[in-house]
Amino acid sequence: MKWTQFFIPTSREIPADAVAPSHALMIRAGLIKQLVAGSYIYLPLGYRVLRKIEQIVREEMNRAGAIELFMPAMHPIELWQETGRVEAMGDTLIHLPDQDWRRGTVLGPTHEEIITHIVRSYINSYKQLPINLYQIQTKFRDEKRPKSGVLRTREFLMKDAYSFHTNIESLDEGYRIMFDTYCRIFDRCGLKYTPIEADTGAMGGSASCEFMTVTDAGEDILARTSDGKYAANLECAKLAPPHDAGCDRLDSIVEVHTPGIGSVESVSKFIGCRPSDMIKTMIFIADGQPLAALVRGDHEVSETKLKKSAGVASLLPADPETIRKVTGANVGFAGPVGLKIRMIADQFVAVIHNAVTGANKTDYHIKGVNPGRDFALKEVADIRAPVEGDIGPNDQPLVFEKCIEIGHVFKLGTRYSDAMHAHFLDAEGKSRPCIMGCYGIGINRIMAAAIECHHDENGIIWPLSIAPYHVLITCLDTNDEPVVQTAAGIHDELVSKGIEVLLDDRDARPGPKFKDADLIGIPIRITVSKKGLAAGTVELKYRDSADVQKIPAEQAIAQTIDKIRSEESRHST
RNA sequence: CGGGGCGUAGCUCAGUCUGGCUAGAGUGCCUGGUUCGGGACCAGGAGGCCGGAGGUUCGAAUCCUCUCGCCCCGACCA
Repeated sequence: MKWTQFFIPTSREIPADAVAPSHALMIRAGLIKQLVAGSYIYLPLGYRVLRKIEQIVREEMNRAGAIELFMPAMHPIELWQETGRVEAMGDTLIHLPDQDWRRGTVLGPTHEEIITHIVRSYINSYKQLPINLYQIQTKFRDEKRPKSGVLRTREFLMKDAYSFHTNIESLDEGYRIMFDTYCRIFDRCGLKYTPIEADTGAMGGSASCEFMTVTDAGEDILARTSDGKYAANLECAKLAPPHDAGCDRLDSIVEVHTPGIGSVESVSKFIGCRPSDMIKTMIFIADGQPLAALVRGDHEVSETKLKKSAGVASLLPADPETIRKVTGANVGFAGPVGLKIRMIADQFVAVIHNAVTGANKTDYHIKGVNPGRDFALKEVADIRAPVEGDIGPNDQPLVFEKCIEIGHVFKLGTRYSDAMHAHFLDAEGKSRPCIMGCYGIGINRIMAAAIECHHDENGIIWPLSIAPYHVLITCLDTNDEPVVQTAAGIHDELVSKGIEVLLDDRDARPGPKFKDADLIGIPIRITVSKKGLAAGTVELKYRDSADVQKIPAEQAIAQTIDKIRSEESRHST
């Protein structure tokens, strides 16, 4: 492909609105253009990358025995009502609000309902299972705040796969295969990634693993131990149980007048204790019932962990009115002593001695509170949000890293097959719900994540596997016939070997051509110039290295082919 | 959805506080010339409903009201 006949609108200006490096580079390299907040145009060069990624995903999914199909983006809302997810998705679900048929139509943010509908229509025997169906489709989610370019958008490409099984063992096997497949996909895309334990969230299900790429542009935080043995999403990262330091003397309870002093900070200052000597009592509404969560004064409740420990689907902070009703005191004076509602204590609360807590009486706190003695420790769990330096489950300190989710595998169980009656007959003729797994990959995010991982101050450094072209021939003296001939010859020779080549035939000075070459990041560059040809050589340079080889054209061609073939063979087994 | 910021040439931005000449610069683009290995130089040129609507005023990019859009922080998020 000749540059002059293609469309690569590069820019030297750094876009004012782009904060993430990948965002700025994608715009400058002419890969994308924003249409509105959260929707991007993929320009020709960017679209080539997207298709490369899709193709890798396809090959690996097919290799794993998954079967591709294609589902609509517009869904009848009835299917979503069957699983109760119109409410669960809330504002994220985009409804078409207009007339007639559109009133009952939503834009698909994911496709569990549709795939389950398909399976219940056709699958009725255990002999047809297991099966794994996938598609690559545009998803629509009304993200409240799109950001960081293509990393978080309202409209995005996703590969979503759904597996159906007759039993747990089969699900485990399918899940494991998908896990391995995801590793292969991300490896092939040249991504650095970390699989981490994740919460199952609104998807429901028993096990879930997120694949994260570490980048400052990310919006998730992973917590891992420095030995690399444990990594989890911050919202559900587990903590080692604390050891009980013991206590010489258990005080008895004393009431303290704390007029208008409700926050942990102000109370600790007023009373003269450390925040860690306090027990914070947070009141929630969990599945409609009040629930008290106890954490140490210097800790925060992890709503994700609390939800899981409590075994509830919905969890909301209680309103002041409810708090008054439940505790008998204004907000800021709740405490566990004498509280009648369900209480879950964090494991760190269980080992506090002589604590300070709210008195359940406005403007009063009590000190000398001892868990177990002054209130029952019926439910003790790990419900607090970790902070950096906390000790993880393998007794190693946790470190945090910002990251972006590029893939997610779930064991769903029977949530959808139950709700939508996707049943099969087993060997005994008994009707049972399919056991499901689901597996997603963000195609656009892979593209952005790859740039986040691979760039320098001059531009993108594409991994060969997803580069828009393998080779860029920079033809410097476009008015010199031998130079033009040589460049064209190299181009044709490589193309005839199935290699994707971009030929920069623009009549421009060398500076801008080299700058553009670095910016768009084609992995292999061959420079043809009058000066070089006079010495019988062209230049071969890899984007990820500063070395330049001056060698005869034939040798450059041979070496280029070698390089590409050896890269390809790394993943061909 | 709360808080903050910004909308002026394709892009990056001055000008707005303190209203007043033909609305500017750099870059990009077009013409011609000199150049030609890491974003050259000279000369000429095209390009704007100053986001939109209403208002104040003799006069509005500039002041007021409303509105739309975009970015950032937070909340939210398979």
